Amino acid sequence: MNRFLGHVTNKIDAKGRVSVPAPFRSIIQMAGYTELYALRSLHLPALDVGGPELLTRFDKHLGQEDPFAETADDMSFYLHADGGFLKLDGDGRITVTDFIREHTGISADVTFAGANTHFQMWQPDQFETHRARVRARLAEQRRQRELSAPAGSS
Amino acid sequence: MNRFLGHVTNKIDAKGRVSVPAPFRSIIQMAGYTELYALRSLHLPALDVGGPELLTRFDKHLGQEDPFAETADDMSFYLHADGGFLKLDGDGRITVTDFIREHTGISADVTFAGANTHFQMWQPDQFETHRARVRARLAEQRRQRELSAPAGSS
DNA sequence: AGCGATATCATGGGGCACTATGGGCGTCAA
DNA sequence: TTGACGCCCATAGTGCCCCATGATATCGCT
Repeated sequence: MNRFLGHVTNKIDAKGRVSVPAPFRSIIQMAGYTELYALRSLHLPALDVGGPELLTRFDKHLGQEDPFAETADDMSFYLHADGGFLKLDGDGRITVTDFIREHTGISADVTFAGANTHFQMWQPDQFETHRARVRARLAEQRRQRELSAPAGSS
Repeated sequence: MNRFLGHVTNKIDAKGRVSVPAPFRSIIQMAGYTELYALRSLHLPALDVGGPELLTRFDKHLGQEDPFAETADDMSFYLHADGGFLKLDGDGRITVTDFIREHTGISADVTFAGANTHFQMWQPDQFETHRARVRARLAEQRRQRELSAPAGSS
């Protein structure tokens, strides 16, 4: 398995550390990384986390934009100033810094959620709320589609 | 890790010194520099700081931006006249000169922000303002893109 | 199939090293 | 002398490395 899948909630210990779920870790380690790149999601109170190549991927994307447009500057600032590395300790844990807490509202527990090529870190309640909202949206969309199409599908 | 990434805010002490974040320092040392070149950012109340090669890079960059030789000369003048060196002391600190304070509004604290190949120095509030504005702009752009494309989100 | 041995994982905690910060003191120049 | 600046040391807090524990899953042998 080489994709980030499913979600788990882990505790933050007294020293402010939290274990990255083993399945997620193994994906990272398989690629040979000991560091994680984390980015504060634009539209969600969550962090997008992946191997350092996640940053490279974004960077490449940036390179395709017009380097003199304001957007390119914004993107660069966002990627580099509003992102950071998370170091995995020997036991596969990361320390939950203020950088993480501020954006996510995380305090005592962390929900790790798979997102295919990377994963996300959430405050558990926020995650649950978001999950419910996404389900509702998808159901609504499905309903819309059924209204505009003749019944009898699937 | 060989890129400037993330942001930290450090205090200026009674003698007007401030610690350059250790991760940033290690990148600089790895490149073999003991001096930093600081440049007043054109569009932002911030300083762009990096090794001496930063000057060359900016020079080239700005030269390409505008075909008019006159502008290129202006840029070159600007780079050399409005830039300065920052010396790292034995403990990895730099003294915050008026050259820095005037352009940035820095007085008691400094926010160091990574920018991939170099880093920036900001007055904390200004940094936060800029960060929020950039996020807003990018979020708006993303929203625009979604309007013209089929739905589907993470 | 039963059941103990083994591995894996999340969590806890000790302790050292490093970092940010504070401050002393000598030097050099105005 | 006074003040700016270099170099040095002190210290509190944090981060990081290492090992311990218990719970759960896996394996292997009878």
